[in-house]
Amino acid sequence: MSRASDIAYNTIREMIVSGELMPGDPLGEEALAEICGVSRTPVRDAMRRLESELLIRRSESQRSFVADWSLDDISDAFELRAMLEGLAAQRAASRISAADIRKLEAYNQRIGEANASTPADVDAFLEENRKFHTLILDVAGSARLKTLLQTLIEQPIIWRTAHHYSPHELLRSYQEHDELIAAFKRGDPAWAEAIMSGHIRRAFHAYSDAHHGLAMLDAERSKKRA
Amino acid sequence: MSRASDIAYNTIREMIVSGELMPGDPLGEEALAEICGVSRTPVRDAMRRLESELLIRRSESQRSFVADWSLDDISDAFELRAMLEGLAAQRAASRISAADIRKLEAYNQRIGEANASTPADVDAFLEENRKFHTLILDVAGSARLKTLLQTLIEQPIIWRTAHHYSPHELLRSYQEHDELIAAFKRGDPAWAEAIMSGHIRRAFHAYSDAHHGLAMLDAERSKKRA
DNA sequence: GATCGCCTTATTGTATACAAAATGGATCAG
DNA sequence: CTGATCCATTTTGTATACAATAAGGCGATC
Repeated sequence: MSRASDIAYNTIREMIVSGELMPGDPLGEEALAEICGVSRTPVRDAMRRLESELLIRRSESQRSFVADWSLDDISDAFELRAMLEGLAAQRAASRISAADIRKLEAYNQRIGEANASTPADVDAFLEENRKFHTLILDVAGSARLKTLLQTLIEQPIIWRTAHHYSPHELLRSYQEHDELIAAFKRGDPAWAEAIMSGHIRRAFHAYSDAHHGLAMLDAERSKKRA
Repeated sequence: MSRASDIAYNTIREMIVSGELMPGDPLGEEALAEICGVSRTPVRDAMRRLESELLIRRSESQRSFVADWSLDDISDAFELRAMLEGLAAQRAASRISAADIRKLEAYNQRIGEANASTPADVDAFLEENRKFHTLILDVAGSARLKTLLQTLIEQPIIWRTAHHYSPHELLRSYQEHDELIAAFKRGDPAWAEAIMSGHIRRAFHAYSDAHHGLAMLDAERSKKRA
């Protein structure tokens, strides 16, 4: 993470994910270069990466903007993620080792601990949750699947979802992880696929419930911009 | 396609897809810049794109090589494509207009004509086939799904598959397109999904049958290198 | 003779200067 | 007042020079 292009990537990405930059905001190379303290060359590199991850969109005339996600877009992203993570779980179920199952149990234990603190430690939840899903993706053993999924799971709106979870939803997520581990222990691909797919779809419904649709989403945007 | 980075992208991509460059071959920026007649800057741009499309892989020390696809990788790519194009067909079935159905019929008619000539006009088949699948993907109306799929369907090994089709397989492909159109006319998402998924899976089996596994694949590589 | 470490060389990363293209505004005609 | 065209300015694209880093070979030492 010491190369200039990595600095630029992380800096710009963080500005988008945190909400410091809002959807539709223009992104000039020169300005970003100054912010990041590097030249335009690594900034361009970083922007290409962010563009391929759909965090940035480019106009026909090659100008860049923070990507704007409609509720339909978000719904699509979750649908695809449910399908692909379901496939990952299905593949993992027949390949996973006892050692990796123990790792998953350790991650989920820490998720349970994060949930138990008051208020719930959402950052710890997210970090362990990320490890949990990443390990399953690795065990699935398909570089292509991993590449496709990583462009989906790193999206800012999806990422922020957990911040809107209720205590009950956090608990439910923890329990579903446990059930997934059970499916892995049995080596049951269909079960694992069903749990994982449902797990992701539930996350989407938690998200859309919390926001009561697009109107609420726009309200949140206005508030942050102010 | 007149920008230097597009020239570089197309030139390098063509060298990989055509087999002029073989899996594992090292790709130096300087050398490629000279071949393409541009400077290293647009070449680096192009290589980043090709890397995100998995045509190029990078070593831990940032050196680039032509990606090496094992039979497992190819199988994975087809599995994902079957799933995602199935989803596209499913979504398209409940959204497609009568005008677009007529377009699909026109494309498939030209596919039939390409098959009818002796020998079969594989390039025309591929072109109309591409239009057919692209239109369905557009009608599916998910930018994310389109982005994900395009990194899969443009892969060189998948693309060359049709060159190994037997006359019977070409006919079968044409008939499956017809059945897909029938599913669209009925507005039956499940039917469309099943046909499309099977259509892609059949393509994979045609491919693996033609190559009798990895040994045949290696033989072809040696022949081309000579 | 083998292995370790250094040094040379090749390759990639970054910065900067310049060229091309596009945007936005000002001016002028209708 | 509206609209269009042209120009100034901003923004992106490309080339090149230089810096940092990794690879490979050479020699020294055990």
